[in-house]
Amino acid sequence: MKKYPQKKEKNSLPGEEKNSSEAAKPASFFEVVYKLVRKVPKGRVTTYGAIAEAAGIRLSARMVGWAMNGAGRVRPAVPAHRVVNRNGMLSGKQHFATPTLMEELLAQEGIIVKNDKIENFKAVYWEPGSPKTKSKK
DNA sequence: TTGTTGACCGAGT
DNA sequence: AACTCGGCCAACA
Repeated sequence: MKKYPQKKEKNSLPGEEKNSSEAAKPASFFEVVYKLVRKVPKGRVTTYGAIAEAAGIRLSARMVGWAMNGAGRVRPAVPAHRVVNRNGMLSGKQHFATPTLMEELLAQEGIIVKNDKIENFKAVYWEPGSPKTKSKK
């Protein structure tokens, strides 16, 4: 008998919750994070903090990382390789299928990675919710 | 059940 | 300048 998890937990990470009828309000920032990351244009990168802030959880940027943990199993696939830390370092590359996958993916998009760090990080940095003409800050 | 860790960020020392 | 600590939420032991 399983006495461990008593929660309704089926698979550890969300993103595949049951869609009874409609996602009224999952309230899971995981989905919000996925959506935001998916919005990242090709050849562009963003940071966990930026996503967290866009998701409304600036203080919980760490959770964004956890959310990315399930990004590999969520459909459509989330370009987690476009998400780096504040230093522009590929901190999560170790969590990919292969530690070099992230670099290669970025390289394919024209992003130059040097020593696990993105060159011209500021140039390729993309801010979620900014592509629009909305400049309110 | 409690306690620790975590793909982070920011401030303080 | 480098290191330490706090904070948020969730999953794991």
